[in-house]
Amino acid sequence: MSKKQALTEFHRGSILAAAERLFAEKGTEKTTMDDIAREAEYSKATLYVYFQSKEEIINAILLSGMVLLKRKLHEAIESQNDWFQAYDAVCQAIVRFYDENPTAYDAATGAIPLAPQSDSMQKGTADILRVSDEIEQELAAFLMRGVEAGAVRTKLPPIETVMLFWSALSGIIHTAEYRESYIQRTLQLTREEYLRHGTRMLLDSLTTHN
Amino acid sequence: MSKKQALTEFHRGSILAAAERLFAEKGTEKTTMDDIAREAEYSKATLYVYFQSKEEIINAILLSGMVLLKRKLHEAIESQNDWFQAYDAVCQAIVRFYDENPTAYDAATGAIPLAPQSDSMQKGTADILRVSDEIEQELAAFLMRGVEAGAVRTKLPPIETVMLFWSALSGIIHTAEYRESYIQRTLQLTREEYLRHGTRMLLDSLTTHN
Amino acid sequence: MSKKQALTEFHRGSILAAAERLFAEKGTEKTTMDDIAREAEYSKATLYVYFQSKEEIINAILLSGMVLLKRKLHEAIESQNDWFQAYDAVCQAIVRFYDENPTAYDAATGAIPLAPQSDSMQKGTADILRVSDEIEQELAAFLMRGVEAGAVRTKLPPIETVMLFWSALSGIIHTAEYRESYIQRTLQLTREEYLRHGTRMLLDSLTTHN
Amino acid sequence: MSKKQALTEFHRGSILAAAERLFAEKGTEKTTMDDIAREAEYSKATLYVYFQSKEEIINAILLSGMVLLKRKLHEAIESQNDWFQAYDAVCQAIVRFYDENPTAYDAATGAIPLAPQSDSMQKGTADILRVSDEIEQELAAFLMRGVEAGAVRTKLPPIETVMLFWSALSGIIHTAEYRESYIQRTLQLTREEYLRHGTRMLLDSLTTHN
DNA sequence: GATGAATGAGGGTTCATTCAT
DNA sequence: CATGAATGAACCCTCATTCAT
Repeated sequence: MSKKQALTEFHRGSILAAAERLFAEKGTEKTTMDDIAREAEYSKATLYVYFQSKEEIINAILLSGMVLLKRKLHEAIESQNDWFQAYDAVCQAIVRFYDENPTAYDAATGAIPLAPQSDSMQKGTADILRVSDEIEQELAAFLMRGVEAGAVRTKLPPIETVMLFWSALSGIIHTAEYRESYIQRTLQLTREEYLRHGTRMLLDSLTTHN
Repeated sequence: MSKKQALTEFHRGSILAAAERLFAEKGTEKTTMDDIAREAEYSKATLYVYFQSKEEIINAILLSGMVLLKRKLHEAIESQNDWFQAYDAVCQAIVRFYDENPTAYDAATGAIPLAPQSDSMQKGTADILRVSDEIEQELAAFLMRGVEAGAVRTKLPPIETVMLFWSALSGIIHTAEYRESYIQRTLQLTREEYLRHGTRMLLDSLTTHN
Repeated sequence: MSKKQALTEFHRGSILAAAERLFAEKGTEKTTMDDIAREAEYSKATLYVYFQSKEEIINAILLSGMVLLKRKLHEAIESQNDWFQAYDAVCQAIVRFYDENPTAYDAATGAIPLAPQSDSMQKGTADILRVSDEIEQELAAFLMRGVEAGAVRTKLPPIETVMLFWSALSGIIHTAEYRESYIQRTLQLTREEYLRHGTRMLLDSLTTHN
Repeated sequence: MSKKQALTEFHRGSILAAAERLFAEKGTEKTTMDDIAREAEYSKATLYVYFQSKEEIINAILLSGMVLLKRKLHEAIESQNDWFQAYDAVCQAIVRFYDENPTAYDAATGAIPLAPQSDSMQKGTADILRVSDEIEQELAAFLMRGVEAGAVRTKLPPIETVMLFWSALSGIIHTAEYRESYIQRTLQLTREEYLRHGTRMLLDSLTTHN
């Protein structure tokens, strides 16, 4: 990669990092291009040197986030031989990922609709959906490994189980985030403990003996 | 309640009904005060006679939605003697409720942060959280009934189990909504079938024999 | 017309008058909504209360201008029994009209392309073209009257002759406007004299005996 | 001219050629400096090495266009001994020129105001007006030749006749351009036929026997 | 109380121009 | 000299909110 390309990549990265912070804080909708420019310490016009539109910024964040998530999940899955330990690693990876990329995570789990497509941009969403798909495939394979190892049983097609698990966990993570103080007060639990219980509960749904 | 108060209540109701329809269709963000005024057949300024701000309208809808949800759940719980049948009724009530009040449902499950609080508004949120709490209490009681009947066992405090279940279901419902066509294509399932599988899966997590 | 409608009409008129002044001075392209708001002494947002877009303002000016022009031409044609005197009246009406509605005149003669159509706006242009057409018909009828009276002969279909005459005059008027000082200096002629000579010359092209 | 100057001239020419193509296609207003840079295959900043502003580019094009037009007209005039044939050649040259240099042509005929003068730029306009003047002189001389040959008679000073003719033709050409499809539909004429009729009509105004 | 009217404060996007290298 | 990079200033448009009647 030439020096020029590297620099461009650097600036794109700075902008995306700034946008990511703001999106995590206020959501994509309430974050303005002005906000991003200020946070990234560029002029607003400069953003348009590196991205064609706000939509492209959003999609870029979603995509890079998804790619990162995919890698993290792959690592988590490969990190442990024991299926149950791997399961814990996967859940931990997901939670950590959410902390750092909530916007991307929401897109990954379908908790938010993808940015409204302006025709010329459909490629952006297509890439996102493709990676999203790959993640599901990877998780489905992991699930099958659990089945083969006798660790879990599932009554549904693996992909469906994965999607259900995935979206259920997404809901739990959301609540843990938005209602953290409420959980603390009512249940006397930290967010981490609450999430651990959640992942346990979901694990039970996979290992049921009924 | 005086005649005057009754009239005021009537107008507030009309406005809220209109707003609710629009929020369900386009979300709170993309619904403008103009839209609401038009739908409710009032002048836009009149909206401000009955509500201090758009935020108050949103909160009022969330609140009334929660109250409605609470009643629906109560009815569902009471409708069946058999716990498992009641469980199905509860799940069905929730799904139906989401179809008609997605905004309120999201607030109820903590899937979205409550409207940004402008200080003077915290009362609005407080009411919402109170009803949210009452719903959880009701569900917790229902869960306990299941435990007593030997239908389910749970390793966690009932309230926590309810919250986890609740938020997990919320995530599943979201995905079913936003990815409906994807689910159709990939899994060959209708949204209803997918949701039924989801509620079954979550039920398994409550009845586990591990 | 109700009082309300009358007031609305008044405001629309004020805005259009302001826009017309600015369009005449700087053209439609270089006139901004801010300019119009300032000139009309409304806030910019208010413009959007009375018109949906800049395009609608432009089209409204073009349309009302065309309607006015049509009436003026009709009056001029009817004002004189003698065809040649009527011809002079027509030319004078056109010149005067241009002084007050240059933008509309340009649109009428096809000297400028109509505003780029944003689909939903095509009705606006359609109306303009229709009136433009009616004007041509009226002028064609007037031309035929001249032919019948033996005043003019024309080798081409009346409509074509009208269009050619019309656009030729348009060109002459333009030059008289933009090069007024040059004409004054070089030819020692006032704009009016120059235009009179122009209309004479064009008349010759209609009465040729070749 | 030094080698350096020659090189500068070469670059200016490349830029102007690119700008000319784009102006003809989209007009000066809708052509951006970015467009020109891309078309000329220079960096945008380089444009500012050879021209002080967009305005200077426009004026330079107008000027070179006028110079070219002058030469074309000269050639057309000299190409034929018969005055009427020369007249046709002149008209054809004008129409062709318009096709390739509409912007320059509009400036030449005074159909558009010259670029808004930013004081320091008045020299640019002065040159344009000078060539414009020379063209008029040449056409006036051609007209006189026609008078001497008995081909035409004119009641007005030659220069004035030329200006009138010139601007009338300009109007006709414009309409033929902007209303091409309308002419096709209504008159069943191609743009070329319509223009031929127009030049005939204008010729009649010069040869009148009244 | 009901509302027509008005608007301040942005929102995303574009573009001619500048300047350090 | 040539340019990559950056941006100030606009541009058209939207919307929650206010206020006189």
